[in-house]
Amino acid sequence: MTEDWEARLREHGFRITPQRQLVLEAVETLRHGTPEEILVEVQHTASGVNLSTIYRTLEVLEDVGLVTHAHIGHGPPTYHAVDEHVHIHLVCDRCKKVLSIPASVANDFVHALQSEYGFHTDISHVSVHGRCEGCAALDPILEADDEL
Amino acid sequence: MTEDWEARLREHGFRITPQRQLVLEAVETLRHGTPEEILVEVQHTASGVNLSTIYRTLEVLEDVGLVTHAHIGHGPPTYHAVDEHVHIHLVCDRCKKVLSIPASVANDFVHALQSEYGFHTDISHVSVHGRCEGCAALDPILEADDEL
DNA sequence: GGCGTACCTGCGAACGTCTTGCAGCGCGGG
DNA sequence: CCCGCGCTGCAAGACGTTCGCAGGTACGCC
Repeated sequence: MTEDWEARLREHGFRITPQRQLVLEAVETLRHGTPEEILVEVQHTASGVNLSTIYRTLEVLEDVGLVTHAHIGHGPPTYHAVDEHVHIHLVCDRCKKVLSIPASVANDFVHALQSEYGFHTDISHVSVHGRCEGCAALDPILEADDEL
Repeated sequence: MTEDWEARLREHGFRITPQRQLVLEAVETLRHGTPEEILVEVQHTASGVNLSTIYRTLEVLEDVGLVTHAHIGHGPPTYHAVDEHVHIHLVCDRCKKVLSIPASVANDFVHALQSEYGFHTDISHVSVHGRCEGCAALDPILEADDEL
């Protein structure tokens, strides 16, 4: 089960390449990584790797279920390895801090969406915007949200 | 109450301009509008208006609390008038359909975030990703391999 | 009602992120 | 070991958004 990722790729008809291994390792090392950050991490080992390869590789890895991505505000998406704890990002629109919380908090919400609307929620893809504890106290909940 | 928007702008030290009126009207007409769509709508009346003006105007209108925006997936944000019903977007990652549902479904979730994490959620900013009823049946969800 | 100025707008260029076309390299089935 | 197709690097380009600047205009003040 150590080289599970190789099997996973092969099952879906993809080849095993150094780039794919490096990108997967980079995602596991950086536990939240944007494509740009993943590129930098990969280039520590192999400096010739190109950004477009990162994008194409992440797409493949996501396709076979080895990584997922989530959108945190306006910036680029962040990628996670799937064996990470499933979590939700709470994004403070004022101080920009991101808090990761267990997805279980949303269980009832997810079930409600399923039973009332037939909607199957990928809860980890959600990022929830608002004000963190400190910022809510400083600056009452105006809907003023800046960009991340 | 009819010209409330003028007062709203003035209170915050902004001027009343035709562009600002037109953008606000466009947002109210299109109930979900991207900057590009708003531009097209505005240009039906005033063809000379520029995209950068749309962006700057939306920023102003958001600042004074006349419009809000939400992020629906990878594309550009969509803007709403604030007197719209507060709603949540359910985005199907497969067929790309967007379903708007009342925000009240998330009440318990929002309260849980507040009591457990002190987080004040701007629920309308959230878009929830997953599979709609039809797509979930056709193509069982991919992200949920298993948990850790 | 006219004046002046700070605010606002149009325009074009630039920016950051991501995608695509293409030529050549290398993984892996025979 | 060899050949074919998948994969990669590169560069150009698409897309959404921002910025600098010069000229236009709302509106406070006579």
